[in-house]
Amino acid sequence: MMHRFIELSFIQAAKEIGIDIPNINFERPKIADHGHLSTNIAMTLAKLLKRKPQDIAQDIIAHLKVDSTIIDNVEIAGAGFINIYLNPHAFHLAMMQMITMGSHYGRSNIGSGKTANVEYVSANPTGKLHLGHGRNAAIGDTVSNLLEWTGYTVTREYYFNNAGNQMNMLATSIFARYQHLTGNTEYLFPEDGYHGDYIIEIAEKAFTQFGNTLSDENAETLSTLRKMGEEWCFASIMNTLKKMHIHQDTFFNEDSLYTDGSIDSLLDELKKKNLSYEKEGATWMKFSEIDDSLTDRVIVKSTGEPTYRLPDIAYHRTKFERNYDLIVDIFGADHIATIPDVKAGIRALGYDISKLKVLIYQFVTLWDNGEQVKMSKRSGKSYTLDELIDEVGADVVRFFFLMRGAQTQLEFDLLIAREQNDKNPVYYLQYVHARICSLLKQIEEQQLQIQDTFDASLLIHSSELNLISILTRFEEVTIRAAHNLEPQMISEYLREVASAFHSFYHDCRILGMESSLMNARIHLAILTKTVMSNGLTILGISSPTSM
RNA sequence: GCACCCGUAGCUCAACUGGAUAGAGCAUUUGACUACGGAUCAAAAGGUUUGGGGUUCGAAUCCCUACGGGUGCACCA
Repeated sequence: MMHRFIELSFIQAAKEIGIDIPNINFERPKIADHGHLSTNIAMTLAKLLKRKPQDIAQDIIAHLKVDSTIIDNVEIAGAGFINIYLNPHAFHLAMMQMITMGSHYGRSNIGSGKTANVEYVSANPTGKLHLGHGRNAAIGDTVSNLLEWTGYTVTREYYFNNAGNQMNMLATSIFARYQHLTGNTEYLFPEDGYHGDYIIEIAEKAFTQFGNTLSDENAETLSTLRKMGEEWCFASIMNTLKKMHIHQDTFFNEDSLYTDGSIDSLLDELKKKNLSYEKEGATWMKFSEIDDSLTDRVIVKSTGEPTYRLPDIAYHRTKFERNYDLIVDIFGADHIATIPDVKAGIRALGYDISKLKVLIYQFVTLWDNGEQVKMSKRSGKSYTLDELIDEVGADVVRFFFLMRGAQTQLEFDLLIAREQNDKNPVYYLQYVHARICSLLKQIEEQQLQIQDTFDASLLIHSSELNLISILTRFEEVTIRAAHNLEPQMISEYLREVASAFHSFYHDCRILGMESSLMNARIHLAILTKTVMSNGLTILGISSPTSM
């Protein structure tokens, strides 16, 4: 925030020595000796200008008009870094700026006027959600939040398929369990059927409703059971998502691509563009022609049924046709192979694939007591997301899924997740909020007055200045996290805020201090509460007033 | 076999997307308030960023290579 002003004076200085640059990137040095802000602009210009970085830096500084009320000192260090040392007054100004934004602090408008579509979860209604879906949901919801915080209008979308083989398999699995319930224990369970206990639950429901009447495995019976299974699974999925505080705006049914003619028209178009051909009774798509690292694939089987690639491309096409400025897919690592094909297909149809960002997350492994909990879908013994939420709570589940980068495999340690103490990183963050709320409550009880105006210049303790400095970063962290689609940047940042606050709170007494100092510190605490609460909101985690 | 992801402290992970002396938490060791919630704070110790080359002012980050882990490679979705 405050360095926008400083940036302008640097650009002006550069202009005076004949260099035109649109913007300058400032970094926050990790080491205090390197100042509060630092730029490597002289080094990046060195090659272009064929001059030594130090000389360029020298020139820029010579033309820089320093505002001495904000900047204490500017110096050259190392290979040509320009380091800026800010005056405490700069922090006080920044604090006032943050406070004027109120509860909106952290929001920005870089995406305002733009629209985004974020697709996540997208599980088919054939079973309960498992941990992978949980990671998907947490990431998707948080990415959506981040985009909203940077000004985007976001559509949260769920894509599902309630047709095809998998649903038939669901129906036959239920039928088999149903047969067992009617006493036909000999009935063979389908080889690739769904083994989870929930199938038995659905079968029991069918048994209660229909008794023994569904003895024949005919089309009508299977259709009834399929519908029943779908409804049950969808209800289960929605219920679990609700527990995780996740909602979605649109549910896009794959089937609609067939009924509205999207699939047919796509096939026609591919044919017209000479991107498909017939071979061995099937229709193939010339992926290899679009991108020579790809190979041709079947898009319509010889039986006449499309493979998943065709609807995938048709579906993504609708997203481009719906004219979003940004399209985000949250996919598990098992979908990694399909992405290049979809992208190639979309590009061949003439769309701008730079709008499409695919966020791949790696798998989740669950650990308990130092042992890995195996999660096998086949055996049906998987630890469901629902059970996990019931066991450790939605806040902990979400935070654990969000505290690591998506591209690394996530180890979910139940032992730590179950702990309701200092070992659990979620509580460290939430405790900040609860502590401040507790403070405010005491102020109210003691009938102390909080003045609206206060003298920020009283905040000169190093832990006060450090806390303010970290709080000033919130907006840019949010922007960067949104831009890179990396929710864990928020978790990391909030940990820093929490750490800085606890240090401040330890070092700087509030209640009982001289009233103008107390008042200033209360305002700093309130500002911290705002940032903490906003950050937790982005992550979809509650901000408790007491714990 | 081919493609993609990953390899950082004993463990789980960061590192501002190529920046300066690679940082946190847990575990270990040692300290700290007769007041705001000790679910806290301060400090010590812990590293050849898997090995080896290369690119440049500068590499955990980019390229090549070897090794190790994961995922995917159907006329399944």
